[in-house]
Amino acid sequence: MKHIAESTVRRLSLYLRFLEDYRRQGLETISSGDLASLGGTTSAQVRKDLSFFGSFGTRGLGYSVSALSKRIREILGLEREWRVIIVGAGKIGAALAQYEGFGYRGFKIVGVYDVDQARIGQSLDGVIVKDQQELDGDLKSLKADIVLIAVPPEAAQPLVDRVTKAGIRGVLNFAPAPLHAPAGVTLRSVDMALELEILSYALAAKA
Amino acid sequence: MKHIAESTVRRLSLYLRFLEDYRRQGLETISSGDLASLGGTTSAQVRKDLSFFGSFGTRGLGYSVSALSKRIREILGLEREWRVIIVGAGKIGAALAQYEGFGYRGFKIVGVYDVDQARIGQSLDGVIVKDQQELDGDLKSLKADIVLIAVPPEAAQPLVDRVTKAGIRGVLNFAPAPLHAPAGVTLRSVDMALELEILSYALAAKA
DNA sequence: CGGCGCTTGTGAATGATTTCACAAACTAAC
DNA sequence: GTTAGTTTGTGAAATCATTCACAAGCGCCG
Repeated sequence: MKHIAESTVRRLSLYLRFLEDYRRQGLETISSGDLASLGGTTSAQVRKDLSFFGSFGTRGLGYSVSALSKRIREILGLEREWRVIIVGAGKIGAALAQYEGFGYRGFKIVGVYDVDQARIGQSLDGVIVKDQQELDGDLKSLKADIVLIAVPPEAAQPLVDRVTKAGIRGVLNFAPAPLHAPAGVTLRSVDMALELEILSYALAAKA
Repeated sequence: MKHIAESTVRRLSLYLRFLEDYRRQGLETISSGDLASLGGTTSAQVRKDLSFFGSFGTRGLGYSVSALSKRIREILGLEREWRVIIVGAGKIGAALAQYEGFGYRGFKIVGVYDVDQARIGQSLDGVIVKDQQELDGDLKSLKADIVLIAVPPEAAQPLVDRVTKAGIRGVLNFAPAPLHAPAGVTLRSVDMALELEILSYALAAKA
């Protein structure tokens, strides 16, 4: 498969949400123009995005909501369950553990870890916070696929090294630190302060 | 000013962090190559990014850490204080209110709002959660610049309409909903489930 | 003060992504 | 069955972003 741009994957994810809205409304077909206006893009963009993976539409009619949903889920790897471990049970870790948005798309939180004795033993939405010393063993025994990093920035890189050594190939980082992972590991970062700074730039540039 | 790509602004933000690290270490100059290796890019990229805003370096030597920090802060609009209001005091809103990463870059949380009586009156890191009915008045009296949206997805778009009507020009949305804002308003979204789905795609594509 | 070594700043080249534009294919209506 | 009206799928064109490559500038050393 040719390399697919991240922007394309991001839009596919969005399209999937619109498709689910449409399904909830009982609609059976959707056109590229509909998807485009919901997502703030153009119909050509939608068709080009989909064309990387095949032809799923019917000319003159549009796309079958259910068939396209299924196909996008397959493409994004959402047909299977992903087992997720959260490291760091502070404010952000706790918020992530209790975030409803994950579960319903097949991301299952199988463990939450911290080094702080005060937090260990607490229950976060049904999952008990465990001692981080147990992390290495649990990564394997719990068959974790993905690790969410919600520890202080200085602890983030050592943690990446540790979990990738244990075989983890997907990491989503919430610590405001630039991290590096070995080849073969996908590491993404969500940096809230950075987003706010980009917003600041936009506001400052307007004024 | 010519239009600057978001990717450039994002990198400038990152450079600023590295510059602050360098300053903490007492180093006075930094080269584009140093900035590049810290940020996982190339020295040409760094120089090109900076060149959009002028020439700040010294050939043969590099950039003055303090001068470049100052200049990037100016560019990003971080020299001034931004007054931020958080709407939604659930898990994510509370985590945002207590996030240390915001304050130290000039983002000041001046209010947190919710509709739930059980949450109103609670203190989050020194800020009392107020009734969302007071939001419209407070947006003006508190001189808010930016609103962070941490409400359920279905409440997000009405909230955008409401705060932009009250004169807010910058919105950072954490609800998993695609939002639209009128021209002149900058709206950015951080969507954690979407990030996980992009990660899922990367993992699924490898297998 | 002259030459060496290093690093910037920037046009030009390349590469990536988006938009355009239109033939082909289908539905629906009569 | 024919026609009118849609909408897809996709090469080609245009735009946008990154990388290359090198002249020019500066510090440092002798």
